[in-house]
Amino acid sequence: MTATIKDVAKKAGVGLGTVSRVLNNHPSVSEETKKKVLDAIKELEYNPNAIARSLKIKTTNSIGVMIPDISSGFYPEIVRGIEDVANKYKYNIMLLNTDLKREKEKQALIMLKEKKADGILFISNTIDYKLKKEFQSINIPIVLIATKDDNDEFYSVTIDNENAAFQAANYLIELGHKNIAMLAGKKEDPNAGVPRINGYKKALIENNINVDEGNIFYGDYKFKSGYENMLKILKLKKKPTAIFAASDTMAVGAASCAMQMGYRIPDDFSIIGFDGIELSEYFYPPLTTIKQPRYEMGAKGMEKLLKIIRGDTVEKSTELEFQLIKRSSCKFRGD
Amino acid sequence: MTATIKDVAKKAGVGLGTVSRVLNNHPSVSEETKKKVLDAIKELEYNPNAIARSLKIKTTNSIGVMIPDISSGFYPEIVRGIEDVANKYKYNIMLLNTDLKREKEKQALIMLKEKKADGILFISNTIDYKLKKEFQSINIPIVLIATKDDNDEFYSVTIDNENAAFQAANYLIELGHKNIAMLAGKKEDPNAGVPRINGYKKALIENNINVDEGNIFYGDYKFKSGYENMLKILKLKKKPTAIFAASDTMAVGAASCAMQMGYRIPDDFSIIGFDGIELSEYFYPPLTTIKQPRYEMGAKGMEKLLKIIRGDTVEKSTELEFQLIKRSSCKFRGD
DNA sequence: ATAACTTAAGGAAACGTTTCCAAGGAGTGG
DNA sequence: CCACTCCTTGGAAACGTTTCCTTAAGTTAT
Repeated sequence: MTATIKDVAKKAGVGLGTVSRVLNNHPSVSEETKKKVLDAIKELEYNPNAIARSLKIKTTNSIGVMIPDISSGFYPEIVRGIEDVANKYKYNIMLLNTDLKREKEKQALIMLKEKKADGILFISNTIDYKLKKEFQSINIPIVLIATKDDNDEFYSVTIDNENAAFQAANYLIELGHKNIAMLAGKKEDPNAGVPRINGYKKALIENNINVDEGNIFYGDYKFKSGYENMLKILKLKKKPTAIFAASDTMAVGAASCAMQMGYRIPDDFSIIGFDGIELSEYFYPPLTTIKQPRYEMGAKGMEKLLKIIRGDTVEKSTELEFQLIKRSSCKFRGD
Repeated sequence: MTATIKDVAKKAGVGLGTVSRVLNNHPSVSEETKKKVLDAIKELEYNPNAIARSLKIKTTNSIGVMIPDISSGFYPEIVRGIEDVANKYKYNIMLLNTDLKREKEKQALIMLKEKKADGILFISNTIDYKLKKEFQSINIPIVLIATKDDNDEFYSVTIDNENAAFQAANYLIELGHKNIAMLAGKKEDPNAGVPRINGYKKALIENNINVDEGNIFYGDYKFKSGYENMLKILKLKKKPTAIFAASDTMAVGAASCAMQMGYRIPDDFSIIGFDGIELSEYFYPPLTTIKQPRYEMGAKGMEKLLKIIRGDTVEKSTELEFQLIKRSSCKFRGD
């Protein structure tokens, strides 16, 4: 049987209120009794019971982290950022994979509610109406990471996706490219899909380049869709000289396809990705990309959540800086 | 104020024992009262308090997952496997990054003890004497994943590293290679280090190839160490024709280095990796590798832990099947 | 020396469950 | 119709803390 506060009190010959006080560093306990208690604790190998504590003080020091899929390249580093600051403040994280399924999201929410999580970090690329309702009905602080809701009703940490895409496309243009294809995300994705397409278009327009809808290929951010869309691109009569992909994984899929077909990167196609995951760095040729500050997104999101829990006032939505990382998958194209 | 069981009891006009019974699907409660209670629950939007429940029944349905670094390519899929089966059985996982630091491991253990985790999954590549002691003193079931202790005192889920390395080197030999370098892990790593080196040596010896210690390059499994060791290999007077790396990341580092220096893969060097992470698949040329069943390791580990918690008897150590995945980074070498 | 404070300490109550025990009522067999 | 059993139900106790209210003892001022 593991020792409780009561055992400690008995052993130390004090009341149990006193033990609790030394445990929590309350003042108004004499050095003498404090020592007695501490000795008893050591002797009994007493270990506090956080469950009992939580029941009483209605706070668990646990944070729920809802994520589409931890095994998908983009997310682990966000989680690392979260856990580091959580750990720093003595919080724990409970990880829940949602696979972007409503049912799993719902289950996760119920679980977090029952287990009395002090807060929730929701990482995703979409958040629909029903989910929004559920978030609002639940009585736990929530911060969105890498996504936001349409009306800015929730706290969020994101980057400016449109601007980032703009910079990416613009960079290609600066390098002299005029025929630039886009490997886009999903049209229905208001977060990583639409804004990146808009940024791309905007860059073209501002540089007086015609936007050709036939140059935009929609995919699901994954390798295969990059690979397969590249196949289509290679069949185009007017092949682009550069490609902007809405994810590194698609970019790499496209590059692999091209190389396999005998083309060279960057000589035949300049390719720029998006996200800045490890793969972009380790791929050969190393991929030029827009790096999202994933670690910071996690860390910042967690810090924000902690502040909300404490009752501090914080800005509703914060936008972090992205970064254009120039590597060798892109090349100047003289005409 | 959120409703409690007491409120439900009052509203339904029954005793609180009864409410508890319908909540837990105990038999011996009439359909009639059951309905009354259910109605009251709905009306009050009652939500059970898992904390209070845990305090009473001394079980939390939470599992601690200790991992070196979730942002490091090898681990996320293990965690996914874990979470999937945890979720299936209504368990939650608490994720703790240890960075292989004793102090962080210790802190994590304390936390899990206080929060009364029902079990612990420890993922790592080493486990030293002190940690072992701590594991033993803590009173929580533990399963090791991707590692084991020297005396098999703990439950574990692993692969046969030596045999896997043997197969890898052997495959290279089958392809006609005779001068095979190894990008090894750490000599002090009894798990992913030593056995893989032994397997490599064994394959050479069985095929009457001289083991040249100068052909073994020690690293830390990371890209950079693969890259830098490749630099050394390229300076060798008798360059190997094939390379076996103890991790995919090192393999890719080496391949990148070689390609950057103007060599071709697999024409100039056949390269085989180890782990079977996504990177090996997405790299170009796709990397031949030994695939560790990471998802299954996590899933199996969690299942095992659950059985132990339930009191079932399970085998101490289970070895999962690895897989040699042949891709285009290796090539037959006629003499 | 007494009154008025201050400080340290003890312990009951409460947090929201589950479980066990006792008891009422209904059904069954003789 | 009585004794017995079985089923359903109510409620107290317990899980291990924290917190608040008391009280005892010590200190200071008058």
